Amino acid sequence: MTTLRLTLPDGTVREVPAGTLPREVVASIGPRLLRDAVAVDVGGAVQDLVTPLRAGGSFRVLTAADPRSLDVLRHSGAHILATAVRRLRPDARIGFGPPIEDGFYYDFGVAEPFTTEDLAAFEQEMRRVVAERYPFVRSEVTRDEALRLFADDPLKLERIADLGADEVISTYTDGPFTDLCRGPHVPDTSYLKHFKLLHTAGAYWRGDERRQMLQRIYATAWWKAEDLDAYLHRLEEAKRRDHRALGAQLDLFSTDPRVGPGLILWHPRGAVIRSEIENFERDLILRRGYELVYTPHIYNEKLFEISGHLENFRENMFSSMDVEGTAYRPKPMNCPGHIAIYQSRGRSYRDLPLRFAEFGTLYRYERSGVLHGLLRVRGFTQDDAHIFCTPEQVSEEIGRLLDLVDEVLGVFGYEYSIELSTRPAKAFGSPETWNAAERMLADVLVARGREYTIDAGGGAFYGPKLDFKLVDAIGRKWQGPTVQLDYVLPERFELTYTGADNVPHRPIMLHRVLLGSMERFIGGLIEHYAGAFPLWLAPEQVRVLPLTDEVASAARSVADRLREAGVRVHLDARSETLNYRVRDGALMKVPYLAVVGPREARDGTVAVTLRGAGEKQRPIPIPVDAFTRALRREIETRALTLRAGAPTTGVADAAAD
RNA sequence: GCCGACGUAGCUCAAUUGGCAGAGCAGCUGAUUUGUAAUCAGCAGGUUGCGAGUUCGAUUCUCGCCGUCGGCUCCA
Repeated sequence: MTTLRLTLPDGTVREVPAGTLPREVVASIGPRLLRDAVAVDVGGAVQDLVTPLRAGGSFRVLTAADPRSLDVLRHSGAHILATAVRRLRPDARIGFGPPIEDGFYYDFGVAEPFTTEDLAAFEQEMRRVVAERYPFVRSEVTRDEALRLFADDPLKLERIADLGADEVISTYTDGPFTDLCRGPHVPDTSYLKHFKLLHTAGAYWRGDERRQMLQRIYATAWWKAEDLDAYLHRLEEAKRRDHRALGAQLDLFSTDPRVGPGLILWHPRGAVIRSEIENFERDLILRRGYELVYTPHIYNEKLFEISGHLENFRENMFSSMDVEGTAYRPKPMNCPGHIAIYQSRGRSYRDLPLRFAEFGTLYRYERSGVLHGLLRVRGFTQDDAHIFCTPEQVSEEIGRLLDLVDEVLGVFGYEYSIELSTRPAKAFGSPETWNAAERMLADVLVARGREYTIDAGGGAFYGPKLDFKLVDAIGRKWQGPTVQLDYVLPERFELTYTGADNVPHRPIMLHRVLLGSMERFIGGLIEHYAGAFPLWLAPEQVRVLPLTDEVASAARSVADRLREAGVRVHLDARSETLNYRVRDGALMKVPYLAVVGPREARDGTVAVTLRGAGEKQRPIPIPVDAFTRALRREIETRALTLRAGAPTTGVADAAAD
């Protein structure tokens, strides 16, 4: 019998025979530890306490304090859910039940979909299973035994058929329920204390839409009651920030079935935000060596044949339209147009790098079921650019892009992480080229000390890419900038430039977006800011409120002066009470409310209330000139927080001017 | 596209077993002149998403279509 060496965190080494259960090892360390143990980490892999040890290495006990133990708990939660469902609906056939971020789900094959009432009943039953405290019992079985055991569960039989010949087939049993499962699991069902079933949804068996649709139940589970509460609170917070609701409340955008689903109508207030962002970015990239171009909304379909889009992207393209016998397509990407500009004349190495930028409006067909507010649409405007450069220039260009990304994202207050996506299954170009390109991207990141993770197989069909994932104000991740390296399109379009050696060379293309789609980015931004935009983006920056009709003309002249200074200002002289108008301004999330009463009219001041100042904050009297200057500065610096009315900055700074 | 839920005034929601479609807010008119989160009164507002069907009678039941929401899949 083989002996395994286990190295404990304190450096001591245990020698145990292969096949020993981790539970025995943990027990030998201490009974108290055994009580707290959820699973173990052996050589970096998480396994449960009842799976025989087959290899040695580092050995660490995982308690509820280790984040990895949550997945174990949730996985067991899925089994407990299945246990409950099987008790109440014995006809339900079982699919998969994995842990996911923040929870778990389980897929069932049932004749009748589950209802909300079913869900409540299942949760009740789960609590019973938990109270019954069934241990999770692991058995290793032969293939034949497994086939017999799950004879009534065709989904499981299919899974068994897919298992490799040398794989250990194991089952886990908790009380009345046995599932084909690799583990790991918590010791018994009583570990699942803080959970909640969330909702049901249809899900295709193994994610394949040609296969049967199963009924999926989503749930969340945590070690501590306060974690569960915090999670549920986070869901509410996300709901409060929902850009679709805020978009309607703040009158930013809408869709209209008469126009078409997934096609966004930007209202004046939303258009302000968008145009401010576009202006900001346009100014920035012009100073970074980009040149603006414009290309049509439809291209001759031939271009997409050459580019490979028809081959690789067809299912996302709108169908073609016939124009005097020639097929045209709404463009799903700008690249062919930018390439055509590149090819409009001969290019020399002296011209490179060329950086063509376009806020290009694209149309992509998305199936009706996936459309979602601003985040998933059929028509959107991309802040696109294509950089044409020599192979020697690529690293430098990537480096410049990293700087640009920093600069842009910082303005919006986003943190981000970087992902390097490598060659996908469906890819053009040789593996050697791909490897070199991937290595080059990694080298630039390393050289700049950037941390990144690898998304294997996540690249575009024409080249590897860097994805920047934004982290918003409540910790959610969003798709951010992407940079894609492309050796393929220059080849397919036969792009060339004349080198110093006076012979043609092939340039390399970089595709990059900073914000992605304006629609999606602003959708995310609405949620990031919860609708309370920083001053430079706020659709309405200041609302001037005359206290009475007597001071209406004084208020009007304040508003005029602000408007003259380039501030987006509204005058609210409705014959409503001040309370009413203050509330209205607050609900519209106007950054500054400037009240003009007899005192202010006499002194040439305004009484300023900052958005979100709360009840304790008293309005601050500020001279109109000083207020105007403070606003200007805040707008120009694109400050993330409101300062122009704050007593220590607004007034003092303004006085110092 | 598929599974499920939903669709009533601009918004948020009501409407007993199928029996004349209602409220608050927003809007309009008038009064009120207000000092930091809703002043009062009146008026107007609807082909109950669209189209069929069942019925003496449909917001309510059935079918089809459109749209929205939660997912599946995919991505900007």
